[in-house]
Amino acid sequence: MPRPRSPLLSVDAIVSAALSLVDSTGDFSFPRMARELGVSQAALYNYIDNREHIIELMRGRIFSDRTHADTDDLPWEEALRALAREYRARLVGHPRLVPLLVTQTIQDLAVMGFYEDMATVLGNAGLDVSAIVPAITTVDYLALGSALDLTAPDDAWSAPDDRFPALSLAAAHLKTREERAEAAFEFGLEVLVRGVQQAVARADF
Amino acid sequence: MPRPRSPLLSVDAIVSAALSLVDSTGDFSFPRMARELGVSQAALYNYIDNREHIIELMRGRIFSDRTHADTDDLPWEEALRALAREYRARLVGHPRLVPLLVTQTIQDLAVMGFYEDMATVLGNAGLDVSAIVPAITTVDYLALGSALDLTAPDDAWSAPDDRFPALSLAAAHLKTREERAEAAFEFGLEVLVRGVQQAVARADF
DNA sequence: ACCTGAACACCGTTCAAGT
DNA sequence: ACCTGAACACCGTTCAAGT
Repeated sequence: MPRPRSPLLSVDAIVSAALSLVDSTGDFSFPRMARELGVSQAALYNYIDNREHIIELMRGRIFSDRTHADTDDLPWEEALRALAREYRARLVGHPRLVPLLVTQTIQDLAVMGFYEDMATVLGNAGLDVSAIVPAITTVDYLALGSALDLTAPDDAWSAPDDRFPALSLAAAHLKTREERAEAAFEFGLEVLVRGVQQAVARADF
Repeated sequence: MPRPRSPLLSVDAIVSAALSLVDSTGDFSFPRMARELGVSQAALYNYIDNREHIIELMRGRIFSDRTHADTDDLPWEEALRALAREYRARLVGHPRLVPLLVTQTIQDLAVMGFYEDMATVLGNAGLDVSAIVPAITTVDYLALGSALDLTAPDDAWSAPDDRFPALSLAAAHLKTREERAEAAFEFGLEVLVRGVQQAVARADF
Protein backbone atom coordinates (compact mmCIF):
# COMPACT_ATOMS: atom_id res chain seq x y z
CA MET A 1 0.00 0.00 0.00
CA PRO A 2 1.39 3.41 -0.98
CA ARG A 3 1.38 6.33 1.36
CA PRO A 4 -2.13 7.81 1.28
CA ARG A 5 -2.68 11.40 0.14
CA SER A 6 -4.23 12.24 3.46
CA PRO A 7 -3.37 10.24 6.57
CA LEU A 8 -5.59 7.29 7.40
CA LEU A 9 -5.16 7.91 11.10
CA SER A 10 -5.28 10.66 13.68
CA VAL A 11 -4.84 10.87 17.43
CA ASP A 12 -8.53 11.64 17.82
CA ALA A 13 -9.58 8.63 15.76
CA ILE A 14 -7.32 6.37 17.79
CA VAL A 15 -8.66 7.71 21.08
CA SER A 16 -12.23 7.29 19.87
CA ALA A 17 -11.59 3.70 18.86
CA ALA A 18 -9.92 2.95 22.19
CA LEU A 19 -12.69 4.55 24.21
CA SER A 20 -15.46 2.76 22.36
CA LEU A 21 -13.65 -0.54 22.88
CA VAL A 22 -13.33 0.20 26.59
CA ASP A 23 -16.99 1.17 26.84
CA SER A 24 -18.18 -1.96 25.08
CA THR A 25 -15.67 -4.57 26.24
CA GLY A 26 -13.99 -3.12 29.35
CA ASP A 27 -10.55 -3.04 27.75
CA PHE A 28 -8.70 -2.11 24.58
CA SER A 29 -5.77 -3.55 22.65
CA PHE A 30 -3.63 -2.54 19.72
CA PRO A 31 -4.77 -5.39 17.47
CA ARG A 32 -8.44 -4.60 18.01
CA MET A 33 -7.96 -0.87 17.53
CA ALA A 34 -6.04 -1.48 14.32
CA ARG A 35 -8.76 -3.79 13.04
CA GLU A 36 -11.42 -1.23 13.93
CA LEU A 37 -9.52 1.52 12.11
CA GLY A 38 -8.51 -0.58 9.12
CA VAL A 39 -4.78 -0.16 9.56
CA SER A 40 -1.89 -2.27 10.71
CA GLN A 41 -1.02 -2.48 14.36
CA ALA A 42 2.30 -0.75 13.87
CA ALA A 43 0.73 2.29 12.23
CA LEU A 44 -0.71 3.40 15.56
CA TYR A 45 2.78 4.15 16.80
CA ASN A 46 3.05 7.03 14.35
CA TYR A 47 0.59 8.90 16.56
CA ILE A 48 0.94 7.61 20.08
CA ASP A 49 3.85 6.57 22.25
CA ASN A 50 2.49 3.51 23.98
CA ARG A 51 -0.48 2.04 25.78
CA GLU A 52 -0.22 4.37 28.77
CA HIS A 53 -0.26 7.34 26.45
CA ILE A 54 -3.61 6.26 25.00
CA ILE A 55 -5.05 5.94 28.50
CA GLU A 56 -3.96 9.48 29.33
CA LEU A 57 -5.53 10.68 26.07
CA MET A 58 -8.79 8.97 27.04
CA ARG A 59 -8.69 10.72 30.38
CA GLY A 60 -8.23 14.00 28.56
CA ARG A 61 -11.14 13.18 26.28
CA ILE A 62 -13.70 12.55 29.00
CA PHE A 63 -12.68 15.68 30.91
CA SER A 64 -12.42 17.94 27.87
CA ASP A 65 -14.88 20.65 26.85
CA ARG A 66 -15.27 21.81 30.37
CA THR A 67 -17.43 24.91 30.50
CA HIS A 68 -16.06 26.90 33.37
CA ALA A 69 -19.21 27.22 35.42
CA ASP A 70 -19.54 30.59 37.08
CA THR A 71 -19.70 29.40 40.64
CA ASP A 72 -18.83 32.81 42.05
CA ASP A 73 -22.38 33.87 42.78
CA LEU A 74 -23.31 30.57 44.38
CA PRO A 75 -22.96 29.71 48.06
CA TRP A 76 -19.80 27.64 48.36
CA GLU A 77 -21.80 24.57 49.38
CA GLU A 78 -23.68 24.61 46.10
CA ALA A 79 -20.53 25.36 44.13
CA LEU A 80 -18.72 22.43 45.71
CA ARG A 81 -21.63 20.08 45.14
CA ALA A 82 -21.84 21.12 41.50
CA LEU A 83 -18.12 20.61 40.91
CA ALA A 84 -18.06 17.25 42.66
CA ARG A 85 -21.12 16.00 40.80
CA GLU A 86 -19.79 17.06 37.44
CA TYR A 87 -16.45 15.40 38.18
CA ARG A 88 -18.24 12.18 39.10
CA ALA A 89 -20.53 12.38 36.08
CA ARG A 90 -17.56 12.48 33.72
CA LEU A 91 -16.27 9.23 35.23
CA VAL A 92 -19.68 7.58 35.41
CA GLY A 93 -20.10 8.27 31.70
CA HIS A 94 -17.32 5.75 31.09
CA PRO A 95 -17.19 3.56 34.17
CA ARG A 96 -15.13 0.81 32.57
CA LEU A 97 -12.40 3.32 31.84
CA VAL A 98 -11.94 4.07 35.54
CA PRO A 99 -9.94 0.93 36.39
CA LEU A 100 -7.48 1.93 33.67
CA LEU A 101 -7.26 5.49 35.01
CA VAL A 102 -6.64 4.81 38.67
CA THR A 103 -3.20 3.31 38.26
CA GLN A 104 -1.77 6.19 36.28
CA THR A 105 -0.58 9.63 37.27
CA ILE A 106 -2.80 12.46 36.23
CA GLN A 107 -1.25 14.80 33.73
CA ASP A 108 -4.42 16.13 32.19
CA LEU A 109 -5.01 19.86 32.45
CA ALA A 110 -8.80 19.64 32.50
CA VAL A 111 -8.69 17.37 35.55
CA MET A 112 -6.31 19.77 37.26
CA GLY A 113 -8.83 22.49 36.43
CA PHE A 114 -11.44 20.67 38.45
CA TYR A 115 -9.09 20.45 41.40
CA GLU A 116 -8.17 24.11 41.04
CA ASP A 117 -11.83 25.14 41.07
CA MET A 118 -12.53 23.05 44.14
CA ALA A 119 -9.49 24.55 45.87
CA THR A 120 -10.77 28.02 45.08
CA VAL A 121 -14.27 27.29 46.35
CA LEU A 122 -12.96 25.73 49.58
CA GLY A 123 -10.51 28.58 50.10
CA ASN A 124 -13.28 31.14 49.64
CA ALA A 125 -15.41 29.18 52.08
CA GLY A 126 -12.75 29.85 54.68
CA LEU A 127 -11.47 26.30 55.07
CA ASP A 128 -8.01 26.15 56.56
CA VAL A 129 -5.38 25.79 53.87
CA SER A 130 -4.07 22.56 55.41
CA ALA A 131 -7.50 20.91 54.98
CA ILE A 132 -8.07 21.87 51.36
CA VAL A 133 -6.11 19.07 49.71
CA PRO A 134 -7.58 16.43 52.05
CA ALA A 135 -11.06 17.68 51.24
CA ILE A 136 -10.48 17.62 47.48
CA THR A 137 -8.87 14.22 47.74
CA THR A 138 -11.93 12.98 49.61
CA VAL A 139 -14.15 14.11 46.76
CA ASP A 140 -11.81 12.33 44.38
CA TYR A 141 -11.99 9.09 46.36
CA LEU A 142 -15.78 9.27 46.52
CA ALA A 143 -16.13 9.87 42.79
CA LEU A 144 -13.65 7.17 41.81
CA GLY A 145 -15.12 4.61 44.17
CA SER A 146 -18.62 5.39 43.09
CA ALA A 147 -17.71 5.04 39.41
CA LEU A 148 -15.75 1.84 40.04
CA ASP A 149 -18.79 0.36 41.73
CA LEU A 150 -20.67 0.58 38.46
CA THR A 151 -18.24 -1.82 36.79
CA ALA A 152 -18.68 -4.62 39.30
CA PRO A 153 -20.47 -7.62 37.76
CA ASP A 154 -22.91 -8.17 40.60
CA ASP A 155 -22.37 -7.74 44.24
CA ALA A 156 -22.66 -9.40 47.55
CA TRP A 157 -24.82 -6.61 48.97
CA SER A 158 -27.90 -7.89 47.30
CA ALA A 159 -27.60 -11.48 48.49
CA PRO A 160 -29.04 -11.85 51.99
CA ASP A 161 -26.85 -14.06 54.10
CA ASP A 162 -27.64 -15.43 57.55
CA ARG A 163 -24.05 -14.97 58.61
CA PHE A 164 -24.34 -11.19 58.19
CA PRO A 165 -27.63 -10.18 59.80
CA ALA A 166 -26.94 -6.47 60.32
CA LEU A 167 -25.71 -6.10 56.77
CA SER A 168 -28.61 -8.03 55.31
CA LEU A 169 -31.06 -5.85 57.20
CA ALA A 170 -29.40 -2.67 56.00
CA ALA A 171 -29.24 -3.92 52.43
CA ALA A 172 -32.77 -5.29 52.39
CA HIS A 173 -34.43 -2.46 50.47
CA LEU A 174 -31.56 -1.69 48.13
CA LYS A 175 -32.29 -0.73 44.59
CA THR A 176 -30.03 -1.12 41.59
CA ARG A 177 -26.29 -0.86 41.75
CA GLU A 178 -26.47 2.48 39.97
CA GLU A 179 -28.74 3.92 42.61
CA ARG A 180 -26.67 2.50 45.42
CA ALA A 181 -23.45 3.93 43.99
CA GLU A 182 -25.05 7.33 43.57
CA ALA A 183 -26.62 7.24 47.04
CA ALA A 184 -23.24 6.47 48.58
CA PHE A 185 -21.62 9.30 46.67
CA GLU A 186 -24.32 11.76 47.70
CA PHE A 187 -24.09 10.61 51.30
CA GLY A 188 -20.33 11.08 51.33
CA LEU A 189 -20.60 14.44 49.61
CA GLU A 190 -23.23 15.71 52.04
CA VAL A 191 -21.17 14.55 54.98
CA LEU A 192 -18.19 16.36 53.50
CA VAL A 193 -20.12 19.60 53.00
CA ARG A 194 -21.32 19.56 56.60
CA GLY A 195 -17.85 18.72 57.81
CA VAL A 196 -16.42 21.71 55.99
CA GLN A 197 -19.21 23.87 57.42
CA GLN A 198 -18.23 22.78 60.90
CA ALA A 199 -14.54 23.29 60.21
CA VAL A 200 -15.20 26.79 58.96
CA ALA A 201 -17.46 27.74 61.86
CA ARG A 202 -15.17 26.44 64.57
CA ALA A 203 -11.44 26.18 64.42
CA ASP A 204 -11.26 22.86 66.26
CA PHE A 205 -11.49 20.55 63.28
CA MET B 1 9.22 -36.20 35.83
CA PRO B 2 7.23 -38.77 37.81
CA ARG B 3 4.45 -37.81 40.13
CA PRO B 4 6.08 -36.65 43.38
CA ARG B 5 5.35 -38.48 46.64
CA SER B 6 4.02 -35.28 48.15
CA PRO B 7 2.61 -32.50 45.95
CA LEU B 8 5.03 -29.81 44.84
CA LEU B 9 2.29 -27.21 44.96
CA SER B 10 -0.48 -25.96 47.18
CA VAL B 11 -3.06 -23.20 46.98
CA ASP B 12 -1.27 -21.35 49.75
CA ALA B 13 2.08 -21.52 47.98
CA ILE B 14 0.54 -20.25 44.76
CA VAL B 15 -1.16 -17.36 46.53
CA SER B 16 2.07 -16.47 48.33
CA ALA B 17 3.99 -16.45 45.06
CA ALA B 18 1.33 -14.32 43.38
CA LEU B 19 1.17 -11.83 46.25
CA SER B 20 4.91 -11.41 46.46
CA LEU B 21 5.06 -10.81 42.71
CA VAL B 22 2.31 -8.19 43.02
CA ASP B 23 4.08 -6.52 45.93
CA SER B 24 7.39 -6.36 44.13
CA THR B 25 6.36 -5.78 40.52
CA GLY B 26 2.76 -4.56 40.61
CA ASP B 27 1.41 -7.56 38.74
CA PHE B 28 1.61 -11.34 38.50
CA SER B 29 1.55 -13.87 35.69
CA PHE B 30 1.36 -17.62 35.34
CA PRO B 31 4.81 -17.98 33.75
CA ARG B 32 6.50 -15.98 36.51
CA MET B 33 4.63 -17.81 39.28
CA ALA B 34 5.57 -21.15 37.75
CA ARG B 35 9.23 -20.11 37.52
CA GLU B 36 9.17 -18.93 41.13
CA LEU B 37 7.66 -22.22 42.29
CA GLY B 38 9.77 -24.44 40.09
CA VAL B 39 6.90 -26.06 38.24
CA SER B 40 5.38 -25.85 34.81
CA GLN B 41 2.76 -23.25 34.02
CA ALA B 42 0.05 -25.82 33.50
CA ALA B 43 0.56 -27.37 36.93
CA LEU B 44 -0.99 -24.32 38.57
CA TYR B 45 -4.35 -25.26 37.10
CA ASN B 46 -4.50 -28.30 39.34
CA TYR B 47 -5.10 -25.93 42.25
CA ILE B 48 -6.76 -22.82 40.87
CA ASP B 49 -9.42 -22.16 38.29
CA ASN B 50 -8.05 -19.10 36.53
CA ARG B 51 -6.44 -15.72 37.03
CA GLU B 52 -9.51 -14.17 38.69
CA HIS B 53 -9.57 -16.98 41.19
CA ILE B 54 -6.02 -16.17 42.29
CA ILE B 55 -6.98 -12.53 42.78
CA GLU B 56 -9.89 -13.54 44.99
CA LEU B 57 -7.56 -15.80 46.97
CA MET B 58 -5.18 -12.87 47.46
CA ARG B 59 -8.06 -10.77 48.73
CA GLY B 60 -8.88 -13.52 51.17
CA ARG B 61 -5.27 -13.69 52.27
CA ILE B 62 -4.88 -10.04 53.19
CA PHE B 63 -8.19 -10.00 55.06
CA SER B 64 -7.69 -13.30 56.85
CA ASP B 65 -6.84 -13.79 60.50
CA ARG B 66 -9.21 -11.11 61.58
CA THR B 67 -9.37 -10.95 65.34
CA HIS B 68 -12.90 -9.94 66.10
CA ALA B 69 -12.21 -6.86 68.14
CA ASP B 70 -14.62 -6.42 71.02
CA THR B 71 -16.00 -3.07 70.02
CA ASP B 72 -19.04 -3.42 72.24
CA ASP B 73 -17.69 -1.45 75.15
CA LEU B 74 -16.41 1.37 72.96
CA PRO B 75 -18.35 4.46 71.95
CA TRP B 76 -19.59 3.82 68.44
CA GLU B 77 -17.39 6.61 67.08
CA GLU B 78 -14.27 4.85 68.30
CA ALA B 79 -15.53 1.47 67.13
CA LEU B 80 -16.20 2.82 63.65
CA ARG B 81 -12.81 4.52 63.45
CA ALA B 82 -11.08 1.33 64.53
CA LEU B 83 -12.90 -0.80 61.96
CA ALA B 84 -12.31 1.67 59.15
CA ARG B 85 -8.63 2.06 59.97
CA GLU B 86 -8.06 -1.66 60.14
CA TYR B 87 -9.84 -2.15 56.82
CA ARG B 88 -7.65 0.49 55.24
CA ALA B 89 -4.50 -0.90 56.83
CA ARG B 90 -5.10 -4.29 55.24
CA LEU B 91 -5.23 -2.67 51.81
CA VAL B 92 -2.32 -0.32 52.45
CA GLY B 93 -0.21 -3.34 53.37
CA HIS B 94 -0.43 -4.39 49.71
CA PRO B 95 -1.25 -1.24 47.76
CA ARG B 96 -0.30 -2.67 44.38
CA LEU B 97 -2.88 -5.40 44.85
CA VAL B 98 -5.70 -2.87 45.09
CA PRO B 99 -5.95 -2.13 41.34
CA LEU B 100 -6.46 -5.86 40.79
CA LEU B 101 -9.12 -6.03 43.50
CA VAL B 102 -11.34 -3.14 42.49
CA THR B 103 -12.61 -4.68 39.29
CA GLN B 104 -13.79 -7.90 40.86
CA THR B 105 -16.81 -8.77 42.91
CA ILE B 106 -16.14 -9.44 46.55
CA GLN B 107 -16.84 -12.99 47.63
CA ASP B 108 -14.53 -13.11 50.58
CA LEU B 109 -16.11 -13.81 53.95
CA ALA B 110 -13.56 -11.84 55.98
CA VAL B 111 -14.33 -8.71 53.98
CA MET B 112 -18.03 -9.25 54.49
CA GLY B 113 -17.24 -9.58 58.19
CA PHE B 114 -15.84 -6.06 58.19
CA TYR B 115 -18.98 -4.75 56.54
CA GLU B 116 -21.14 -6.66 58.99
CA ASP B 117 -19.30 -5.20 61.97
CA MET B 118 -19.60 -1.68 60.58
CA ALA B 119 -23.31 -2.23 59.99
CA THR B 120 -23.72 -3.37 63.58
CA VAL B 121 -21.83 -0.39 64.96
CA LEU B 122 -23.79 2.08 62.86
CA GLY B 123 -27.08 0.42 63.72
CA ASN B 124 -26.29 0.56 67.42
CA ALA B 125 -25.35 4.21 67.01
CA GLY B 126 -28.92 4.81 65.91
CA LEU B 127 -28.24 5.63 62.29
CA ASP B 128 -31.31 5.21 60.09
CA VAL B 129 -31.25 1.86 58.34
CA SER B 130 -31.41 3.50 54.93
CA ALA B 131 -28.14 5.36 55.60
CA ILE B 132 -26.13 2.38 56.81
CA VAL B 133 -25.08 0.99 53.46
CA PRO B 134 -24.20 4.44 52.09
CA ALA B 135 -22.06 5.09 55.17
CA ILE B 136 -20.22 1.77 54.89
CA THR B 137 -19.76 2.29 51.18
CA THR B 138 -18.25 5.69 51.91
CA VAL B 139 -15.69 4.09 54.21
CA ASP B 140 -14.97 1.60 51.46
CA TYR B 141 -14.42 4.35 48.87
CA LEU B 142 -12.14 6.25 51.23
CA ALA B 143 -10.03 3.20 52.04
CA LEU B 144 -9.76 2.07 48.42
CA GLY B 145 -8.94 5.53 47.12
CA SER B 146 -6.40 6.10 49.82
CA ALA B 147 -4.68 2.80 49.12
CA LEU B 148 -4.77 3.37 45.37
CA ASP B 149 -3.05 6.69 45.87
CA LEU B 150 -0.02 4.89 47.25
CA THR B 151 0.54 3.13 43.93
CA ALA B 152 0.71 6.29 41.82
CA PRO B 153 4.22 6.85 40.47
CA ASP B 154 4.42 10.53 41.37
CA ASP B 155 1.72 13.05 41.32
CA ALA B 156 0.81 16.43 40.02
CA TRP B 157 0.05 17.76 43.49
CA SER B 158 3.67 18.29 44.29
CA ALA B 159 4.53 20.28 41.18
CA PRO B 160 3.59 23.94 41.61
CA ASP B 161 1.99 25.30 38.49
CA ASP B 162 1.18 28.93 37.74
CA ARG B 163 -2.01 27.89 36.01
CA PHE B 164 -3.42 26.46 39.25
CA PRO B 165 -2.70 29.05 41.94
CA ALA B 166 -5.27 27.96 44.53
CA LEU B 167 -4.19 24.35 44.23
CA SER B 168 -0.50 25.19 44.40
CA LEU B 169 -1.07 27.22 47.53
CA ALA B 170 -3.01 24.42 49.19
CA ALA B 171 -0.43 21.84 48.16
CA ALA B 172 2.56 23.97 49.14
CA HIS B 173 3.34 22.30 52.45
CA LEU B 174 2.49 18.77 51.47
CA LYS B 175 4.59 15.97 52.77
CA THR B 176 5.06 12.56 51.25
CA ARG B 177 2.40 10.77 49.25
CA GLU B 178 1.93 8.33 52.12
CA GLU B 179 1.15 11.12 54.54
CA ARG B 180 -1.15 12.85 52.10
CA ALA B 181 -3.11 9.65 51.42
CA GLU B 182 -3.47 9.00 55.12
CA ALA B 183 -4.42 12.61 55.88
CA ALA B 184 -7.14 12.47 53.22
CA PHE B 185 -8.48 9.22 54.65
CA GLU B 186 -8.50 10.57 58.18
CA PHE B 187 -10.19 13.77 57.02
CA GLY B 188 -12.87 11.80 55.20
CA LEU B 189 -13.35 9.46 58.12
CA GLU B 190 -13.67 12.30 60.63
CA VAL B 191 -16.17 14.05 58.41
CA LEU B 192 -18.13 10.81 58.17
CA VAL B 193 -18.15 10.30 61.94
CA ARG B 194 -19.45 13.82 62.52
CA GLY B 195 -22.00 13.41 59.77
CA VAL B 196 -23.33 10.27 61.42
CA GLN B 197 -23.40 12.09 64.76
CA GLN B 198 -25.55 14.79 63.20
CA ALA B 199 -27.78 12.27 61.49
CA VAL B 200 -28.34 10.45 64.76
CA ALA B 201 -29.02 13.60 66.76
CA ARG B 202 -31.44 15.12 64.31
CA ALA B 203 -33.67 13.27 61.91
CA ASP B 204 -33.24 15.75 59.07
CA PHE B 205 -30.24 14.14 57.39
C1' DA C 1 -3.70 -37.49 41.62
C1' DC C 2 -0.30 -34.49 39.99
C1' DC C 3 2.82 -32.96 36.74
C1' DT C 4 5.05 -31.87 31.81
C1' DG C 5 5.42 -30.22 27.07
C1' DA C 6 3.24 -28.52 23.31
C1' DA C 7 -0.28 -26.01 21.34
C1' DC C 8 -3.45 -22.06 20.60
C1' DA C 9 -5.06 -17.46 20.51
C1' DC C 10 -3.87 -13.34 22.36
C1' DC C 11 -0.89 -9.11 23.68
C1' DG C 12 2.72 -4.56 23.35
C1' DT C 13 6.59 -2.86 20.91
C1' DT C 14 10.32 -2.50 17.44
C1' DC C 15 12.19 -2.19 12.95
C1' DA C 16 13.48 -2.72 8.18
C1' DA C 17 11.30 -1.90 4.01
C1' DG C 18 8.10 0.39 0.89
C1' DT C 19 6.16 4.84 -1.42
C1' DA D 1 5.66 11.41 6.36
C1' DC D 2 2.98 7.47 6.85
C1' DC D 3 2.10 2.85 6.35
C1' DT D 4 3.00 -2.59 6.07
C1' DG D 5 4.70 -7.15 7.34
C1' DA D 6 7.49 -9.66 10.12
C1' DA D 7 9.70 -10.38 14.25
C1' DC D 8 10.26 -10.70 19.34
C1' DA D 9 9.12 -11.46 24.03
C1' DC D 10 5.25 -11.88 26.62
C1' DC D 11 0.49 -13.63 28.26
C1' DG D 12 -3.88 -17.11 29.86
C1' DT D 13 -5.80 -21.53 29.05
C1' DT D 14 -6.35 -26.27 27.26
C1' DC D 15 -5.12 -30.94 26.58
C1' DA D 16 -2.90 -35.26 25.53
C1' DA D 17 0.54 -37.84 27.60
C1' DG D 18 3.32 -39.57 31.40
C1' DT D 19 3.75 -41.90 36.18
